[in-house]
Amino acid sequence: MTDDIARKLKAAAARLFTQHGYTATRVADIVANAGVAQGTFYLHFENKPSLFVALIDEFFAGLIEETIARHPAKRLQTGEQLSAEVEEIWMTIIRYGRKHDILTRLVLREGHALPPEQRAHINRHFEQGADALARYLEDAQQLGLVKNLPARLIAWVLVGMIERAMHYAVFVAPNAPSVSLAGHCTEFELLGLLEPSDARTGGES
Amino acid sequence: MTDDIARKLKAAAARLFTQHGYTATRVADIVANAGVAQGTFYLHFENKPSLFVALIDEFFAGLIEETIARHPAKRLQTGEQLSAEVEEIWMTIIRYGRKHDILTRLVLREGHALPPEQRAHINRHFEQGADALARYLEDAQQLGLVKNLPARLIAWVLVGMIERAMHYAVFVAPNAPSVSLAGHCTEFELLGLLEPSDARTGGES
Amino acid sequence: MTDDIARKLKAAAARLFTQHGYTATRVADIVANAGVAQGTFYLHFENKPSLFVALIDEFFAGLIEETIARHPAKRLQTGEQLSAEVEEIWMTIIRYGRKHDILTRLVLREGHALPPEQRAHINRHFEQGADALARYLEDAQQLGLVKNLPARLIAWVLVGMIERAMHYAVFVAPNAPSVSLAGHCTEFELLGLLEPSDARTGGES
Amino acid sequence: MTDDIARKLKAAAARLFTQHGYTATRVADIVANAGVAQGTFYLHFENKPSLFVALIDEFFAGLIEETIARHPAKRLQTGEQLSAEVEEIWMTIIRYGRKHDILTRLVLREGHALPPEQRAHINRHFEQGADALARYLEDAQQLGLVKNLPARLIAWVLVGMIERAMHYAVFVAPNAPSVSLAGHCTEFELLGLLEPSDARTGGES
DNA sequence: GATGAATGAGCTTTCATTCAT
DNA sequence: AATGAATGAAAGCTCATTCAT
Repeated sequence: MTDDIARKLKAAAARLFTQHGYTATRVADIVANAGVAQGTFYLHFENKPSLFVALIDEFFAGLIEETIARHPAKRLQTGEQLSAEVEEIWMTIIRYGRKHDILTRLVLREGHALPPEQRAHINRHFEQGADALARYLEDAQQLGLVKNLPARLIAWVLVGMIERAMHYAVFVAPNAPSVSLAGHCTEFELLGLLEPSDARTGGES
Repeated sequence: MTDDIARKLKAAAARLFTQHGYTATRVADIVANAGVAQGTFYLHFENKPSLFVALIDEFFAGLIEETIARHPAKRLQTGEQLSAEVEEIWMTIIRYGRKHDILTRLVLREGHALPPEQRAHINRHFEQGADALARYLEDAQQLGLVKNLPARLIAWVLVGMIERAMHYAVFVAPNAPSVSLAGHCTEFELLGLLEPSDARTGGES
Repeated sequence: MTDDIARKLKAAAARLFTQHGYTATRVADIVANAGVAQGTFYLHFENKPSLFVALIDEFFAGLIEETIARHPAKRLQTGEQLSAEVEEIWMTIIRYGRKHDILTRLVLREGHALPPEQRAHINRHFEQGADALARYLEDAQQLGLVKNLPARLIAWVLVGMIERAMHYAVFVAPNAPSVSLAGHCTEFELLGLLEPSDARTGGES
Repeated sequence: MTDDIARKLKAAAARLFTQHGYTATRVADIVANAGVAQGTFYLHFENKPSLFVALIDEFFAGLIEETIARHPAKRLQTGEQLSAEVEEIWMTIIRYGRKHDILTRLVLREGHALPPEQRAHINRHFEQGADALARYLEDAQQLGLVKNLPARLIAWVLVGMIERAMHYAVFVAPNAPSVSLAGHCTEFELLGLLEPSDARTGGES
């Protein structure tokens, strides 16, 4: 029962934050949408920002669990294995975003509309994501699978790619097949944009 | 005189928004920092969000002008020319971000802390940026310089790369040489991450 | 069992009211301190103010019983008897205050922090005290033991003396011997402050 | 104009605090009574308790100024002079209370219905009053005019007398002539209650 | 009798905006 | 144009009280 109320509050909040923005959403709106009394809110969450933080944490926990946590690079031996894994990760990300579209919109769009304290909390998630990506890259670099570009820079750039790729997959082209989106992202990430010309040995056929 | 006040207000606002966030910054703080009276604010800006929008517009106008506006792909003939141009664009972006670091932080971090109406305005800037990039890509594709990946997807992904690359260049590693950052971004963008090996038959089928 | 809970609630409330003030003490604090559930409170007291009133009533009942109720002036015949009795009353008051220091603090300091209705209830206690004192004085006046000052005025002034003497004895100088405090108060009350000099006809030598 | 508003707010607050109690009086009531907007309140006072404190301070400042500050005991030589001065002080106190009846009621009845922080502030006023009285007594004792009773105890008891004498003069018997009230209080304070009889050997040894 | 989750009215304070000077 | 005192709507949070179990 109790957990049920917390869930209803979170669902209502996610919807409203996404629709009208974090600031414009009043606690009164959330509880009205969840069908409970104003005071009940404070039985389940310390205050408004902490509910937001709970939502964000949920999103990142799920995303991390389904992606990077499952793919330690160590075992990879060939570029093909890497390619396959990267594509699988892209797939997972896109599907996760589409499955949790409201939370996704929340993280991508509302993440910054918070009091500084809570914002710092969210930034930590992004930093952890960047860290994980950097470690993944360094592993792959040591295996000779990936170029020696500075790992942290690339990690942050990848974070940006992921943010906007999710944005595209979820909101701009919600009907494009995940497989093809993941394929394109993978190709871009691993091989770049340049058309392989005669100057480049063979490239992809 | 009038312009001077508007400038002072904008400078103060940019500083304060960046430091404490858009919501936490009161008009009273802005005018105090600018050294004018409360009422004077409304002689120069319609209201608080519109000052924010003015700052954002300024940032994008400058960025667009210094980058894409100057680089119509049409004239390019070879991949090498494209590479040179892309690198130059990366350089410009990084330098622009570093030169206008406060506005950059503002756009990257505060862009969403606005009432829906003004937020839509900002999103339009991003969409315009994505459009411009998409057109640029399509031009390059028609010239056979760039692979036939879906231009809008790639454009959005590039937007994400740029956002986070600026973030990295301005805040994470503000002292890294622009040249090398631009070089790395260019290499990643055009050639991808995969180490070109003899085994390289394709990152993606 | 029931009485036990009521007692625990009263003890906890007295402690908390004294420490943090009536308004700042929440029913939640009281029940937590008493080790019972929130709802249990309302099985024993009608509401928060009525618990306060119960505490106050207890204090006054005890005080009245131990002092004035035992000392009808009628039987007195001489000034010496009166002096002895007055001193005994002062002793009793001081000891009572020191024995029930928490309740004393409560009455002296928190008595007014109540909704008007309950406050009136408390004022009635003070008025009854003043009435009892006035009657006592009038009796003593009729016996020719006490000057013909207006009894009600003096009664109120004595109430004030008692309040602050308790305050002094309990909080300002909790270790001063009751006997000497009672003696000083008695001397002041009966003989006043003025040093009996030759200028006074017949004073005490 | 500004001062005028502060004055109106203070007057309204004193009236309402006195009538309905500090806690029960909302800022909304105060501003409504003063005829200004809600926000205006916070232009003139930091918050609700600080307005209360301002009222209290005003009361004590005026009272101190008109009484003790004007009567250094040093110059007194005889008991008669002391009697005259004490009576004059009682007169002043009674008149002050009657002139500022609302503030008087406020101090006597609402002084404790405050958050602990502000309450401490008020207690300091009482302590200062007791200190001043104690010094006055000690001076008079050194001149041999007053008995050697412990000065601090007597000072506190006098504080109590004053509180209740004001209470009596202002609320219980507002029409009794000040002169006679002051006379009675003086006689009580200086000579005590005991009828000076031939039997008078002393209330206390 | 006892519980404690749920209630919802209530209140202080903030702050963008206005307008008489 | 510039001022800044005044405005008043808005919202987060508290807490005494209730009631189904």
